[in-house]
Amino acid sequence: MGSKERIQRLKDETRANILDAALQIVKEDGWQALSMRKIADKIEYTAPIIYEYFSSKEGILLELTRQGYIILGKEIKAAKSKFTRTDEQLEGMWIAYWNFAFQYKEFYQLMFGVDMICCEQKKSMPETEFLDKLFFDTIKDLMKAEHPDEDVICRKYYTFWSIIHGLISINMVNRGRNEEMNQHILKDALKGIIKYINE
Amino acid sequence: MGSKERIQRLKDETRANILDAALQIVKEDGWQALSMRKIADKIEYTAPIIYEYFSSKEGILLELTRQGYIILGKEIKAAKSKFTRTDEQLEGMWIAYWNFAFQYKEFYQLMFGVDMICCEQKKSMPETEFLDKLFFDTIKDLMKAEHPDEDVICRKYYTFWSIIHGLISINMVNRGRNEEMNQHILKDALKGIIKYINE
DNA sequence: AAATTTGTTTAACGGTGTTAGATTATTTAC
DNA sequence: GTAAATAATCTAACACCGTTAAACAAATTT
Repeated sequence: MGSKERIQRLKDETRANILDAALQIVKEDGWQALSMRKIADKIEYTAPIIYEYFSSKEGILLELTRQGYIILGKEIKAAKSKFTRTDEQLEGMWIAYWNFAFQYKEFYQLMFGVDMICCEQKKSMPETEFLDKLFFDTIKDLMKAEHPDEDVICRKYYTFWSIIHGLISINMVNRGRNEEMNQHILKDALKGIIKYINE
Repeated sequence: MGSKERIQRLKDETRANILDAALQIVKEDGWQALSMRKIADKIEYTAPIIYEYFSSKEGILLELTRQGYIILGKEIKAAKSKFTRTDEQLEGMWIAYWNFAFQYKEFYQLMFGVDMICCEQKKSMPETEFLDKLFFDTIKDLMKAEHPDEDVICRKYYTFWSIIHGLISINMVNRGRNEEMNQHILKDALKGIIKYINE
């Protein structure tokens, strides 16, 4: 009897509901407010049920991290495809990264916050590699004239990322400070760095 | 009778012991392992005693943050005094900032981690202003030729800080990755930015 | 020596993540 | 259709957390 599939669908739905509930709680009251019992309340179950779907709270965070990387990957890929010139592509990609950080603030905090899950598990996530590759390839393209070492590209990428991430995280604690100035700094930094890459 | 002072001294000592114990626990097992009961254990008291010295756990964190700013302020002031040329001063100061982040990792995480205490209380700490002023003045000095706006200096400072902080926090999660490369990136970024400030 | 203040602890509240065992509902086998 | 087996779900509990109130012990003041 094909009800096996129907049951599986229900299970999948509950799993998705858990993740949605978690995200909703975080959006309302921040990461520190997230608890298993609150999730359970929201999906109208009791807490232990969640352990049928995730091995621990960290498991939920890890899955949300994965979802975050998928969204971010899509956004950046889309941003890249909007341009033909490589330097414009790179700039667009970083602006997309920036926008993601504020549009999906909770995701960004989870993915790149200092406090969160250790990186061993994150490193083994294919979704992060996709993102890395996207940037890596674009920078490589931009520098193809000088046939750069992999190390050099890696370093440029690292530098880029640090700058943007630094800008974002400083803006996230002083949030809403001065939106105009932030955009100014971002564009400024990007122009400077892209120039610096090409020299 | 002058035993009033002796008693006050004992109280001060216990207060300091609480802070030391907290820091020791964090150094051993990280911020997430810090609890009031563990602190109490370490100073051989029971937990409620701590509330005679600090109004809450957050009060302890806030005081440690203050201590961190004092240390950082000293280090950066010392670094500046090692040079006469302004550009060398600025570079030295940021390198000192970098070194602080890794030498006093726990402090840095507390002071600049995304998750931590909200910034309203931090902003009202005079120790942070001292630090800001130190950098601000140096950048101003470095740009004095072109009589820059306060806004411009602020923006440069912001940009600087973001870059260094970004480098640090990315290195802190991927810790021990490639010490040599990190130093390379740091020096590279510094040179680039200082040049960018002067143009 | 009695009364008062100070220091310290015990016990508790409501919260957290997590697990074991009991209970209910559903599916399978006869 | 009823009995056995399986799956789904809940209750209760453990050990921890930050924090507070009340009880107790120690020192100080009167």
